[in-house]
Amino acid sequence: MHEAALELFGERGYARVTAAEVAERAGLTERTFFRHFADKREVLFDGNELGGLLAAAVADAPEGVAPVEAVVAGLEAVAAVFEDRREAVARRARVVEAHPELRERELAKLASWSKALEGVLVGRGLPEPDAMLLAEVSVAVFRVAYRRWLDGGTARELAAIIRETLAGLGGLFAHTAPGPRDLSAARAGAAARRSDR
Amino acid sequence: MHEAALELFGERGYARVTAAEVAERAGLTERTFFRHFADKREVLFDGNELGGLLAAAVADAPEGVAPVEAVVAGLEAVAAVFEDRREAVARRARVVEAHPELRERELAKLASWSKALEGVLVGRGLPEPDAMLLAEVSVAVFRVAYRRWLDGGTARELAAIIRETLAGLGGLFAHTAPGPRDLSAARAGAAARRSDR
DNA sequence: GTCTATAGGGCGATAGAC
DNA sequence: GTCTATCGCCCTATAGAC
Repeated sequence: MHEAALELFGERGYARVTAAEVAERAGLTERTFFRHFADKREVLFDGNELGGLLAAAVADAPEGVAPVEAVVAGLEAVAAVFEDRREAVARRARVVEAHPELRERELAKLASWSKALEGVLVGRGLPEPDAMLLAEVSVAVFRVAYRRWLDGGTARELAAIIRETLAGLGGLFAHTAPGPRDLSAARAGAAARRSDR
Repeated sequence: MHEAALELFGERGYARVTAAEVAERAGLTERTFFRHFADKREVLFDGNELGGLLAAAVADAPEGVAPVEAVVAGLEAVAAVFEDRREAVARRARVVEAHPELRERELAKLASWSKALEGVLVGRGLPEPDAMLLAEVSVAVFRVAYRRWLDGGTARELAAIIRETLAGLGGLFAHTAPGPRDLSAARAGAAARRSDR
């Protein structure tokens, strides 16, 4: 039904398509639709294979490997699934982005990647306060890389963009590692604004 | 209606409370409920003041300040709103976390923070590929800090936790900045797993 | 497969604030 | 007069229960 839903949502818009119509185009009944999918949105987000793939690939990374690098291996495993289906992925992405309800669900899926990733990282021995941080940030990096990959007219490799994005992160946050700086001026500005409402 | 919704969702669970009941407890009708809120979930996420506050505070940071530090000032402005209402915030957070529909909406709100932040960063002169990255990662950092703040039994300052989390980020990703490493072993593992399904 | 409650939109009426 | 908040009634589709 995935394909039927994509077509109909693309043509008429998510809200103007009923679950029954999607089912019908796929030669099924409305009842069957809701048997397969918990709700209408799920047609385009069937299950969470990618989250599972991500977690599995990270778990599979060799023992010695640093957490970040295990994560990169995981993201690359996910990237590999997208790589050869660029047009189909882009088409689906366009439909999702055009509809808030679907964007919302997409975010929820990404969040579940994070959760799964976090669990695996803890399993690999990364202490918990850091595991969540690495997991959340890694998924954020993936999100950005994914967007760059879709936007880039040329067919650059998603895996390469992921690594590049990650490297850019190091650059952006390089200065902050040492410790807190003098931000009193910035804070004063924010405080001023805060007080006048 | 915010308060009425919080109570009812907390007592009976989101799904077992109708919009009409929430409205009624607030002395209004169902129709009015839907005039105020686009959908039932929105009762707990009224508008997007915090996203606006974040964007405004970042925009207000002095010109010379580095992007990351402007963002920190912004996150601290948001933190200040939470700081003195810890119990109320925690109560709302518990209700949201208990219900997937509400968690989903929360993620959508956070995503809109990202979008707003990205725009402001571009306005501050940060080139676009980096702006989205910084915005997404900053919000991820906030999410993690927020969680730590809520989990921490002691009433540690959210602002401090944010800066600490950010510093931890520098540590986690320190090694990756130089460039891609040899991940062939990890990739081989992932590829093997990929091929057997 | 059938039945039903609820979400949520359309349209229009009313009433107070300015 | 306009603008805005409230409410009434009718409708369809979602999604759960049976």
